[in-house]
Amino acid sequence: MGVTKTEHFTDTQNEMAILIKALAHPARIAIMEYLCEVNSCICGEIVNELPLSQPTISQHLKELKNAGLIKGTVEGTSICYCIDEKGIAKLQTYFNQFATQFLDKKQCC
Amino acid sequence: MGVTKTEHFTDTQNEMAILIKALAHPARIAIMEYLCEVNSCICGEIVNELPLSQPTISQHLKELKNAGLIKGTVEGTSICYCIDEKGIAKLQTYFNQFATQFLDKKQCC
DNA sequence: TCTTTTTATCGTAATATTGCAATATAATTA
DNA sequence: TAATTATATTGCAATATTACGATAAAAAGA
Repeated sequence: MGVTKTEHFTDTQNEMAILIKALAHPARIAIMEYLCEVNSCICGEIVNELPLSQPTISQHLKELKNAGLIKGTVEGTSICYCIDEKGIAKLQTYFNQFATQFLDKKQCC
Repeated sequence: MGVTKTEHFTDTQNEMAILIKALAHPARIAIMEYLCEVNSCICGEIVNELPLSQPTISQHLKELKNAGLIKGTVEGTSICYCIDEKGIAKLQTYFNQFATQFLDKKQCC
């Protein structure tokens, strides 16, 4: 066992799970908040900013990129990472819809 | 290693990571959506609804409850689970604030 | 009390995640 | 071309997650 049974859930549920899982780590939350905070697109400065090694940061960046939460543009020897609007929009929309639907129906508890 | 270095991040970042991680699985997303969909608070019906065993569902419910995303009320031999408004509100607020802050600052990519 | 029903917990196997040292790669500069 | 700089990848150890059979616990009814 130990493997998620994705085949039993809807495409949307699996897609949201992948997107949400990409943010389910404080380092990746910190990276996203840092990218949001700095106006310009800082690249390897994330390694200086966070208390994790360069390979670890690189791995977290890869996961965020795969999930569609950030974008990376090559600029010489360095890479310019920034937030991908679409990923954030998906999360925002999902939770807003969820909250709206929840508040519409009076729950019993 | 294999252990998250929580001590290096802010309390808010760690708290959001715990909350987000609780939703980072399609089964738990499906449980939340089911609880949101059914108007009344269904309990062990979740086991019939989802294609996972009773112990597995029970474990997922425990994680959602620990994270503050659902509440459970004992009703005789069964338990009535329903969505905890506060958890959902935290997620909604976080992503709305993030999106707002992001859109305010024109990013470079 | 003895069943029955419902949910939780234990134990365990399979797999995934986290983190980093070492190393590779790729673009720039001397 | 060689050295430098920036980032990615590999390999691995430690830990966490997922899933479920077996079993326990707790309340209700016979």
